[in-house]
Amino acid sequence: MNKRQAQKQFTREKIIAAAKQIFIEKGIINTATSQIAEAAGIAHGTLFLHFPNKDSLVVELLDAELSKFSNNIKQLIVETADVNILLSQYLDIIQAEEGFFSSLARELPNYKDELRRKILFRESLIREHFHQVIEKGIEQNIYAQVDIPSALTFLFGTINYYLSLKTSFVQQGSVIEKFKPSIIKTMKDLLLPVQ
Amino acid sequence: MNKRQAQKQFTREKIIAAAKQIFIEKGIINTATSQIAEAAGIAHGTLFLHFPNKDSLVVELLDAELSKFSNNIKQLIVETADVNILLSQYLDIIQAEEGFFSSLARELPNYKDELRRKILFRESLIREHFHQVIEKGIEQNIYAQVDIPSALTFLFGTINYYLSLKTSFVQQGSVIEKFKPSIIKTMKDLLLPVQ
DNA sequence: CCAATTAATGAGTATGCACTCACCGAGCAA
DNA sequence: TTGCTCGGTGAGTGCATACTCATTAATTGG
Repeated sequence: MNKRQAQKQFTREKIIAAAKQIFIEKGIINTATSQIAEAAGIAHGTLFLHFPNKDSLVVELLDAELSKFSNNIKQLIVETADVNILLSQYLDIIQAEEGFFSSLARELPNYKDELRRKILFRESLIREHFHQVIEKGIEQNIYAQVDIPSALTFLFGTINYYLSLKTSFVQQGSVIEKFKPSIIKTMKDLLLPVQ
Repeated sequence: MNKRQAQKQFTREKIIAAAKQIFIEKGIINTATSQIAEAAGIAHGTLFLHFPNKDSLVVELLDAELSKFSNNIKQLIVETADVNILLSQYLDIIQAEEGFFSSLARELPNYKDELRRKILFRESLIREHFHQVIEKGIEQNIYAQVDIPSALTFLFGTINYYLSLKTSFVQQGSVIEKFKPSIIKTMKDLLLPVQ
């Protein structure tokens, strides 16, 4: 890679980093492209050499975040046998990525149709992971009592609702929760399709 | 009231009715004042004879809705002794007013500070009613298992979270839920102050 | 070393929006 | 009837913002 290409890549990364931070702080709708450019230390016009429009910057950022996120989860699922530990660590990972995702989820209903559709399609990726975690839980027939981080209530509204449909019982002094059998089918149906 | 005054009042009501409907359909942020005027069948400029700006139209509409809502709840609390019935009917009333409130709640994080502050201040009205319902529940020491309508998850995010911290037990064949005692104080603290 | 390439610049354009104001005409008081 | 009042009108203004493009300057290949 020659000097020009390296410089171009560097600029692109500055834009993405700046965009992510400002989007988390102020939301996407309330962030002007000129502000992103300023924060990245480049001219306003430069931003549009790297991204054809604001929406594509959002989508690209989302894809990058999802890719990191997805790799972490995949590894976790392969490595962790115990569902209690798996679910707990799974939620830790979600929480770590919380900022940008929840900023997206918060504003999602206000986006134009086109952008909203793109984001919702990608949300199904997250559902798929969650489904794998549930699969393991069903095999082992037990779930630990875990709070879905409240910031994810919106993104995972449906999941959260179904998580509340648990039966609970006490085992060795601590409360253990188990999904009602009738719920499991519905939950899987809900998590998988969409696209 | 002479013909002129009557006409003015009529126009004002047309604006409010049109605004409410469009806000519910498309959200407040994505509705232009010119669209409200068009839906109300008046000139764009006329809207600003009745309301100094868009925000004040939103706030006025919110106050009107809250006032209706609040009167209904007050009456319900006075008339209904049984908490199970009270809570259930309380949620029915909320659900009936759901459209405009949830459109507000959905967009709230994206509003400018000034408008957001005004709306949050008014949300405390709703909290106060909810607190009275909880008070009655604490006296009677029992809550029916009730789903907070999912559309209200956002507006009542905190409340919803605390509602999940219940102990449950089976009585006469049906599940009865009771708040954990340690939660009740926290919940009361959370619901009352804010302003 | 020179000409071609290309990343970067930032003033400029197009658009959409909240809000204004000079003007109009129906209703009212005399 | 007459002149005034005032609600209504809609083209116009100012502003914010996404996006463009003629120009500049650094880098490259020959």
